[in-house]
Amino acid sequence: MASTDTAILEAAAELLSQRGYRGMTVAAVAAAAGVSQPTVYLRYASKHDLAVAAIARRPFFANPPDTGDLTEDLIALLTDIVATAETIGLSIIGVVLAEEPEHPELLARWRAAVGSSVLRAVDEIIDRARSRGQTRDDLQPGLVADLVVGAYLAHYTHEGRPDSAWARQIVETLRPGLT
Amino acid sequence: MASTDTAILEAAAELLSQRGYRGMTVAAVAAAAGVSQPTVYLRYASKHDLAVAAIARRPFFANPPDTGDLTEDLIALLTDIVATAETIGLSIIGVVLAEEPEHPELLARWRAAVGSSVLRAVDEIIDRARSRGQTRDDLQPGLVADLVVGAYLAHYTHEGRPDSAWARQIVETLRPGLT
Amino acid sequence: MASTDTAILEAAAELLSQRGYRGMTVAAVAAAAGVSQPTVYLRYASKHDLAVAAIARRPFFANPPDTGDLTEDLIALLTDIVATAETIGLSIIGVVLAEEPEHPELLARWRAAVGSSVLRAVDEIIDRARSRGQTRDDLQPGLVADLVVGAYLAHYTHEGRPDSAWARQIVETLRPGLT
Amino acid sequence: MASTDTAILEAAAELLSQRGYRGMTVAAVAAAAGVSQPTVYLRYASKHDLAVAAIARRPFFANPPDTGDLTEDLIALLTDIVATAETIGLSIIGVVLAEEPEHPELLARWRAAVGSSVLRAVDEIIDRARSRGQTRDDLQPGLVADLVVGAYLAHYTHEGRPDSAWARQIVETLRPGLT
DNA sequence: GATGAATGAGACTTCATTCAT
DNA sequence: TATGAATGAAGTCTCATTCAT
Repeated sequence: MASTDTAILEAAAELLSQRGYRGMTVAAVAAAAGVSQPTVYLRYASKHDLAVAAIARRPFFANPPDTGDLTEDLIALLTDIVATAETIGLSIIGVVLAEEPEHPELLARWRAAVGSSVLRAVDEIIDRARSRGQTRDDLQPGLVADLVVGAYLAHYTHEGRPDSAWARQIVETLRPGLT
Repeated sequence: MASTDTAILEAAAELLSQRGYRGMTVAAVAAAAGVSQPTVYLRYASKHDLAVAAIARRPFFANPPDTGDLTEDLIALLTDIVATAETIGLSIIGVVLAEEPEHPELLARWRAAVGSSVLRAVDEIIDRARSRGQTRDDLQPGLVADLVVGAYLAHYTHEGRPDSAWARQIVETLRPGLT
Repeated sequence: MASTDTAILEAAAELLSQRGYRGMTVAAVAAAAGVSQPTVYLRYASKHDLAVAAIARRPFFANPPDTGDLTEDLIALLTDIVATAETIGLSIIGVVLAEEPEHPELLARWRAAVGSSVLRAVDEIIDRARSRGQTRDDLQPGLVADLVVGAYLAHYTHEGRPDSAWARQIVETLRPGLT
Repeated sequence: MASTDTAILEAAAELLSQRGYRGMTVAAVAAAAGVSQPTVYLRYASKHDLAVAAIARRPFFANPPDTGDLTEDLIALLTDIVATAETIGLSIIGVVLAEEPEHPELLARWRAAVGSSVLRAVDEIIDRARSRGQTRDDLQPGLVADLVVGAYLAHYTHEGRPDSAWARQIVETLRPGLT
C-alpha cells in the first residue's frame, strides 16, 4: 500500500533524526510504521538502503523568499533555515557526517537533496538582486551559501541555538561584501 | 599507568573520529590500546563516559596566526581549520551532533573544548586587528567566528572538500564587512 | 497448466542439486519457474513435499549399455554414472542422506527411483552375460551393483573426481570375481 | 575451559550428524554444551568454522585389523566401518556432500580426516598381505579402498542397512581380483 | 487458478558489561 | 591493577507460509 510506503519512510526519517543511524533500528521503524519487519525488507534490501531513502525526505528550500531586497531575502532564508533546524534538529546532519566513513552514500544523498536545494535558493536570490543592480557582478553564490548556511551550523555547534537577533546580525556583517 | 591512560584515550579518540560512536567499540579501543577490556572499565564507568573523555582530546587552536594583517590571519586560521579537518575528518563533529538527542554531554564537551578555543582564537585575531586600527569598533568576534568556521562546515556538508583557493575567496568576500 | 507443473519441478530439482535442501527456497523455486510463491503452494502443501516430488525427477538408467561383453558393459555403465554425477553433482545424494534423520521420505524416494533403476540395469547386464556363459551362475547382481556404483561414491567422497582411466581400472580389478 | 571446548565441539558434531548443517544452529550447540551463544563465538568466528572443526572429530580408522589374512582383514575393516556408520549414521557424509556447493571446506576437511585414514588402513592391510605373498604386486590400494568402502555407501543409499552376511559376501566377490 | 503483500518465527552475529582470579 | 572468559540483550536479515483480491 502507498500509505505503508509513506509510513515506513516517515518513521525512518524521524528515527534517523532523533536517534541516529544506530538508533534507527529496523524493528523501531517497523513498529512506528505499524508493520512487521519483513514488510520493511520487502521495500528496502537493507537498513542502509532505507536510511539513504529516508534522507531524501528531508525538507527542501524550494521557494526562496522574494522581498525585493537582497539583505532581507538572505535574512528570511537564514531565519527559515534556523526555524527548520529547530524543528527537526541538526542531528540529521550529524548523522550523515558521522556515518560518512562507513556509509558515504548518506552524505552523498544529503548533498544531492538538501545541499543543492539550498544552493539553488541562494542562487536565485542573488540572481534577482543582480538584476536589480543590488550586487556585485562577480559575486559567487556558492561562497554566499557557504557563509550564510555555515554561520548557523557553526553557531549551533559552538554555542547552541542563536537568539532572535542573530540572523540579522550575521547578514548585516556580511552585507558590505555583497553589494 | 599513565601511558595506559593515554593509550586508551588516544585509541578512543581515533576510533571516534574514524568510525563514529558505534564504531568505537570497547573491544576495539582496548585492542588498539593494547589492554584488556576490563582495564578500560577500570577507568571509565561506561563506553559513553569514555567517549565524552575522548572528545576533549580533539585539537585546539591555541596559537592563532599572527601575520600582522586581519585578512591574512583569518585566511591562515581557516586554512588551519581545513587542514585539521582533512586530517581527522568531520565525522567527529557529526558524532557529537548526531548523538545530541540521546547524549547531549558529547556536544557540551565539544563546545567547551573545541568551540571555545576557536572563539578565543578569532577573538585574539580581531583584538590585535582592532589595536592596529584595522577593524570596526563594533565588530563582534562571535559573528566572525560563525562565518569563518561555518563556511567550511557548510561547504564540506554541501559540496565536499574545498579547493585550495577557497579559503582566500571566503575571507575576501567577508572582508568589506570587517574593516 | 502442465508447463507450470513441469517448470516448478524442474526448478526445484535444479536448486536441490545445486544448492541443497536449504538453498532450495520456495522463493527461488518460484522465481526460477516464473510463477509466484502461492502458485507453488497450490501444488505442494509444503517445501518438503516439493522436495520429495523433485527427487523423483532425477535421472534413471533405463537403457543399460549392451556391448556384448560383461566388462565393457560395466565400464560403460560406470562411465555413464560418473558422467551423470559430474553434471548434476553428488550433492543431491548428500541431501537425501543428510536429511534422513528428519525427513526419511527423501531417501526412500531416492531409493525407489534411482537406486532401483541402477539395480535393474546391473541385473540386466549380468543376465545377458550369464546367457552368454560369461559369468558365474551364483553371481549376485546386488553385490555387483554395490561394488560398481559404490566405488564412485567412495572415490568422490574420499578423493574427488576420478581421472579418465579410473572406471576401467575398477572394473578390471573386479573382473576376476565375476567370471 | 578445556571441558567447554570439548563440549562445544561434541555438541556441534552430534547436531551436524543428526540434524544437518541447517539443524546445527549455534543456539542448539550452545544449549547442548551448556554455554551461551557468545561463548561459542569466542572460539569460532562463524558457524561455518565451527562446522569445519566439528568434522575433524569424526572417527578415524587408526588401527586396521590384523588377522594374518587379507580376506579376513578386509571383512573386519568393512564390518568395522558398517558398525561405525550404524552408530553415528551416514548423514554426516550426506552433510558434507550436500553442502559442497556452498561450503566446500566441509568436504575437504572430511577427505583430509576420514578419507585419508581409511585409505591408510587399506594401504596397510594390503602391504601386509603383499609381504605375505597373498596378493598381486600391482594391486592398487586406492582401488580396493574405493570398492570396499563404496560398497557400503552404495548399499545403504540404494537399499538400506545391509544384513550380517553382506560384508563377507562383498569381500568374497572381490577376492579373486585381489590375489 | 493465480498473485501481491504480509508476517511469525527464528537464524547468525555483535557488543557493552561483569566476575572470578 | 589487570585480565581471560563469559553472557544478556539486541540487531540485521531470511524464510516458509498465509490471506485478500
